[in-house]
Amino acid sequence: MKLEILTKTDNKEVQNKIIAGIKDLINFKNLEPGEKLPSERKLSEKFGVSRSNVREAIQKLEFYGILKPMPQSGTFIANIGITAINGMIEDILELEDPDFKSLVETRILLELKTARLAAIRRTESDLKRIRQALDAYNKMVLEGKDAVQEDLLFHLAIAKASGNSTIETLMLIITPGIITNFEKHHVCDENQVILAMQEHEEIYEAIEKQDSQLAKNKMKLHFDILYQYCYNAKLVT
Amino acid sequence: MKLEILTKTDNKEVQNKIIAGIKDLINFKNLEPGEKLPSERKLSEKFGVSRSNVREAIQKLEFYGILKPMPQSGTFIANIGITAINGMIEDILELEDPDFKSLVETRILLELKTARLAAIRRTESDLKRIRQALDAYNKMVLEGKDAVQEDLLFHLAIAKASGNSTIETLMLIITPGIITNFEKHHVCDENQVILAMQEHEEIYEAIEKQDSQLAKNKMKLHFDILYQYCYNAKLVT
DNA sequence: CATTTTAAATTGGTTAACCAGATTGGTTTG
DNA sequence: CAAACCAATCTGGTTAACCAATTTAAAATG
Repeated sequence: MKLEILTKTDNKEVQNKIIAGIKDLINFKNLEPGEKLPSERKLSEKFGVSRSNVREAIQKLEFYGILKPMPQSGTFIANIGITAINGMIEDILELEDPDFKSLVETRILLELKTARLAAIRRTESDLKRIRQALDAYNKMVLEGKDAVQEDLLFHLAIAKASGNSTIETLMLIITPGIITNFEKHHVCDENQVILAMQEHEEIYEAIEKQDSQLAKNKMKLHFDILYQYCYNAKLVT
Repeated sequence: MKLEILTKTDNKEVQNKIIAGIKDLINFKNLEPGEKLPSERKLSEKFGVSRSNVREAIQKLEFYGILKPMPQSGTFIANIGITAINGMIEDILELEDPDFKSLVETRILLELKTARLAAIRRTESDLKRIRQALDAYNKMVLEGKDAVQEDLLFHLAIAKASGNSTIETLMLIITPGIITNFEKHHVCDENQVILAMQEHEEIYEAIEKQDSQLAKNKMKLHFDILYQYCYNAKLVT
């Protein structure tokens, strides 16, 4: 129950094997993009794996926009050119699980942007939602309770207000990794949490009065302290 | 074959219904994070859907780090707090498909960062890979062929050199959307493509001599022109 | 011979039965 | 009474059969 990786690992190896096989198929049997892949049954037979495994691999490539299964018709290769598909699949196969540092680095990058965009684009309802998240955070802190989740929701509310659905999606994707790592590293101490209340307030006010530069700077300050706390190093943006 | 959304739409509705059901389950039956979800069989019966649908929904929530299926044991709720889970699931349910503008905006944000980081962290093999991608692009352009894919691979090579696996993953995720939209909008004309050769070269040189600020500026220039071309508006970074 | 019809084969999706490992609760054993 | 054991049960994963829509090519029709 603690080892969360092992059971999925062989599965991932099988998946990567299938994905590599599909890549070879596209290269070797020169299946043109836009064409159909062999049926799931044939692939499962060809690669010596279950059809479920083939479907999972296809789903993964569908997530990256490379394949598109069409019911009762076939699975089509995205029409984005054989070179791009090759490069992307290679990258996907080599992708390593993100480390904590790259997660934090990316989060800061995204959040500085969402702060700026939120200040520019926030609607009244956005503002209301951010305020609610902020109040919830303060309430927990003042009660002496752990407020990691509320902190997170405050930041997600800002991401939503940024009006950029792509960034919002990306924030959601990296969020769980952030949380689990934060809890693992015991990042937030008492002082941090209290201080963050004030910082959050300032970020909120900057977004409220639509001062994008100020919002970015306040967010940067917020993370600057966090970053130093994590790494004993100054944040470079 | 052209309508790529319809067949998947009902599926998405079913999935969201299941995800919402799981959310209610966590809230209403107050399943604590860290605990087990009801079995897939029970969920499929409870929601009146197929077990496959339940599995797909679980996979989606697994992708966002909310659930963790353990073989022969059960599907566990991530130990990140009920509030965070609620907020995240709500966001996931409301997520809309990213629009072109948010894709471009996000891509520029990420690429400015990768350029800077690549300049700082690039290894010799990174450099070699970027050079190869650059040459491949130039070759295609000089032959008068379409080089959208090669352009993409050049940028992905830089992302890889950034040494930030999270950003690299995010780049991969947004890439297919970028490509298809670019081809749909016929963004790149002859002049752009020729000009980009020079811009790429300058980006490469900046990364080579590890001048991070220069790399960022050159990348910014590269996108600045592209952005104006797309929107007849000046890029704000 | 071209066009339409139609029926057989193929497709991704769904369902149900099955598997091996994990869990659980009662029973045995020291 | 506590610890060890064991079998019944439950789990996610896998397999195979099935479904309805689609594609195909052969057959019927003008």
